[in-house]
Amino acid sequence: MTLSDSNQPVDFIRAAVLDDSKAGRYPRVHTRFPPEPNGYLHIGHAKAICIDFGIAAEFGGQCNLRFDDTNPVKEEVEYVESIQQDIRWLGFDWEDRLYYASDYFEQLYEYAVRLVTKGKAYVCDLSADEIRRYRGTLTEPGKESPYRNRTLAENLELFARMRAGEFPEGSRTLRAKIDMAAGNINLRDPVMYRIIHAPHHRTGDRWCIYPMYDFAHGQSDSLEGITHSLCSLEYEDHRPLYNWYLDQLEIYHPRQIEFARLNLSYTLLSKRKLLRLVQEGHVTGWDDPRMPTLSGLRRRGYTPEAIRDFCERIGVAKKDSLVDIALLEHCLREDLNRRAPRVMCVLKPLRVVIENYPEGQVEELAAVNNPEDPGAGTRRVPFSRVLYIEQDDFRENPPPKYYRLSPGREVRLRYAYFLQCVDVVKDGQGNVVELRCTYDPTTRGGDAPDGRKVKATIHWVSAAHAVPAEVRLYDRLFVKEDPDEGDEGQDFLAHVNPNSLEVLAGCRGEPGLAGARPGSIYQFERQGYFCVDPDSAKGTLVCNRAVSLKDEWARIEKARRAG
RNA sequence: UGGGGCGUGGCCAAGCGGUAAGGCUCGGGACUUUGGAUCCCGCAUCCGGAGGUUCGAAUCCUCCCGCCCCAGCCA
Repeated sequence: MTLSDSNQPVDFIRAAVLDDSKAGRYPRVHTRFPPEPNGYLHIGHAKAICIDFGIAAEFGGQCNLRFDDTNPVKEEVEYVESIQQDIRWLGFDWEDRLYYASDYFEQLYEYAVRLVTKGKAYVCDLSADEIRRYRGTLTEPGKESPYRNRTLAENLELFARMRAGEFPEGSRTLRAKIDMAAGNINLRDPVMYRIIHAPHHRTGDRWCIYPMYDFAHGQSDSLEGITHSLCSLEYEDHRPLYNWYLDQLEIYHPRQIEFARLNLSYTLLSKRKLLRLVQEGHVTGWDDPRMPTLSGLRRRGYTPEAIRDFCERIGVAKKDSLVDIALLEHCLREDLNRRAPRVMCVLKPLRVVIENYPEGQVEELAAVNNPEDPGAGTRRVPFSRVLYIEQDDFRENPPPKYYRLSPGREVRLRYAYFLQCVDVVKDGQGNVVELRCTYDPTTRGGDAPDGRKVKATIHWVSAAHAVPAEVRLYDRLFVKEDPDEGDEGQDFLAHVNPNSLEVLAGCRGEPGLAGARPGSIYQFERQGYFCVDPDSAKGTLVCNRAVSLKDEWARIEKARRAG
């Protein structure tokens, strides 16, 4: 087992599981990932998935996928499907252990009857509003429901009639009889079942009473033989109730352990808020590449490997934290650096005419596919008299430390020749529209026989051979590190970054990019990693920038601007 | 003023009585046909604060301060 003989520090959950194993409290390790199918999975869920599936695997155990589908009005099959797809994409496998809390409705009902029979549960006729008022406040105890002491026979009969559909929605509940004065509000006679006359995506109209999370979760864990029920901090207050049900029922008792959920800077990880971004049109959908959803990240160009690595690096603890999104970006760069094939693509083209290059001549120059991976081989890229280079790679009046192209200066065209700018062509407004240049034929491939050096190497594309493309540049979704942090009552939408998307229409890529399949990821040399978007099916190639390359020059300029 | 948690460098996070791991960020340098990658070097005399115990404390005790969660017939 990797954990016991390693000296690597382990987080408190692994330590607890290890301890339970050594002490023989649980004969094996069996966890579960229990999403409610009411939305798309995001990177915060990825953390939980990595913990649930990861720990099980490390201990040679198993992890179930169980949908917590106890609230039919919020849940949909669309979500159960997307959730499964995202978990598989992330790289985890629940094999044949796909379960639903709704699979246990009959058993749960039987458990409820058992509690009623023990005098530990009762049917309550209070309205939702009345229950709230009877519950008391954080500092004052609640008071007991007038229905708390119904007879066993009456409770049994009423509960059966609730199930039979004899009562209107919301008219009655089944409640646990615990302690209306408990400091922990979850223990003040919590609702176990409520009446909802709504069809369930799996059980149809077979039920009109549905168990609450607290009455379903622990028992589901128990039925599946879960050993460690890992969840987030907000359930800490529920653990006494989790334990209470299991103890009262006298059934197998798993151990619940809570950890802090993930918060990421400059974005949000709340299904409710993400839904608002979608519904109010701030993004194009759940899979908008700016979204922190797994489907959004996938479309953006994030890899499962990078996300898993990220989840490992952030650790597991109980401290509320706000993880720097730069770490996520770092993980992606690190993964893609060694895997993504390199290609040249000019985002903002500037036309270059090489005056001493023969008209009509085309050469095929060898380019390395991935310097980090010798096995990736080389490819041939066409070179000709008219090229496009990046507008940013030319400055008529170069500032200090700028060592790209400028009048009279020489640079290297990657994998091609040294190029010197001899003249600048402008339009009526004074904008540079074309560069007249010369090349040195003896520098083919990029090295000068006379040993002279150039300070910069820039990418280029042959105008006649280039493939047109649209490139979408993304920036952080919010301008505030913590969008939830309120300034005088404004909500998170006030902090949406209006410039989170920049569309570049006239890009030009090297010919090899033609026909690239959606989902494939390239490094556009000197710029970043780009993922072919499904929108490419509409005709022109569309690429999403997943993350930029680190950019020393941009840093210098930024520092300069800041003074 | 109730209950439950948490406080280690800019952001995460080890550490569990013996004198502050690691990663990210940031700064500096080397190298470079991506100002990429890689490689060096630097970055907490101090662990929310104050007392106390001890030869010795981030680690034990006491008090204080701060932050988060809970009053859904949501999960």
